Amino acid sequence: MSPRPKIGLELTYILEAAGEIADQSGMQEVTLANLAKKLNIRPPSLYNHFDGLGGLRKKLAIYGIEKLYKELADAAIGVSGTDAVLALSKAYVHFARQHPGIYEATLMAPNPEDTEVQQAGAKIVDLTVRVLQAFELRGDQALHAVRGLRSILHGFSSLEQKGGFKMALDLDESLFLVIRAFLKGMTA
Amino acid sequence: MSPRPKIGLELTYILEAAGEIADQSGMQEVTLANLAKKLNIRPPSLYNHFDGLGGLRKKLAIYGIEKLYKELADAAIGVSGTDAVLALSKAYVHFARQHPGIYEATLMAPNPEDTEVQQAGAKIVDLTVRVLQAFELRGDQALHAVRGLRSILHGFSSLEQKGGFKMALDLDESLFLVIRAFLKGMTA
DNA sequence: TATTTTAACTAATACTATTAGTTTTATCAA
DNA sequence: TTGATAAAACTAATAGTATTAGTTAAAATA
Repeated sequence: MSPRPKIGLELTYILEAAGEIADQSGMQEVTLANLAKKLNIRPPSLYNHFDGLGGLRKKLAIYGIEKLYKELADAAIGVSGTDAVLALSKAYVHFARQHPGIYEATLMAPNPEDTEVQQAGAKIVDLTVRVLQAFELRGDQALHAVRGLRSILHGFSSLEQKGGFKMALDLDESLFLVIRAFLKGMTA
Repeated sequence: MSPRPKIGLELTYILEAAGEIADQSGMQEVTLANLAKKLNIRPPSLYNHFDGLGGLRKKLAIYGIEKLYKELADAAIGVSGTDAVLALSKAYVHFARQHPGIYEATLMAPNPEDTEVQQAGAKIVDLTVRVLQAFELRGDQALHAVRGLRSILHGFSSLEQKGGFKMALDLDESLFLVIRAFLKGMTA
């Protein structure tokens, strides 16, 4: 049914290699030429594994979203209420710091409306919903709150990554204070 | 001292053309080839106006940041307190909606640490500081608050642009509710 | 009027993704 | 064991990209 490959490149292995390039040099260096070089194959061979550069970006986005989800879900184990939100937030920004390129890839899918990409992202939204459920927000309040939390986390990570925070002021302290204020304001 | 150009391409005119391409087709379509075609010149001629694609991206980032600043500053005229923050927020997300490509360009400078880019961004930070001053936050609280507000605005705009908000729930309502909650939580 | 400077140009190079067609090799079925 | 199949590599070629070098035309200045 399925013959064994000559070299045997697993898709996951390829995506890990692409992720390393992204983290080390940024997404603009994730080219088919650079990826092929890292894998010791020729660029056209990559078309056997995904549909060109666009296909790679899509698969890498999903790979990154799922990797982020795992860390978020793990951070949310055994905690609840404000502690859970803070743990989730900490895990989020830490992921963006440790994997700047993969985090970048997360946002670089050719079509963010793509079903597979949406499904991967939906898991993170669901996780956020669950973590916020302890606050017993009424009606649409819960949905607005999810949008707010996601905005803070993504905005904070993105600005931090782009060097937007110049003040000599502890970053995690800012994040925690902002998250606490947001939760207090939403529930009060 | 300065002879008149043959065609007379002003840098601002070039950046406006680049901005139109960005808004209509996205930043990935802002290539020297496409820009030259729109201006009816040959790609190498563009090197007389900026230092290659990287130089264009930098100048377009500054152009976009200044354009955004003008709209924010205008929105903050004649209002104070919560109203001022809401007006600023509304102007911010509206800019990102009306000029998705230019907003994207704002974040795509080759080196965000570049002095000129930083200076342009500093004006927006200063504006945010001033708008938040009415809340009389103590010490570092004010600085943390600026980071929080910027994170919400950028995160919200970025997620909205990437199609991250799928629920049938009014977007501006979300934004205003989140901003109000944040302000309440920071000042309470 | 002569000089200088700006900003266009052409031609060439190196890199990119991509397609077409080929070859190697492992697996499966007879 | 052998023959067919299918995966996944390959080479060669093409089109599009940024970029550099060197040239030319025209406008402004002295």
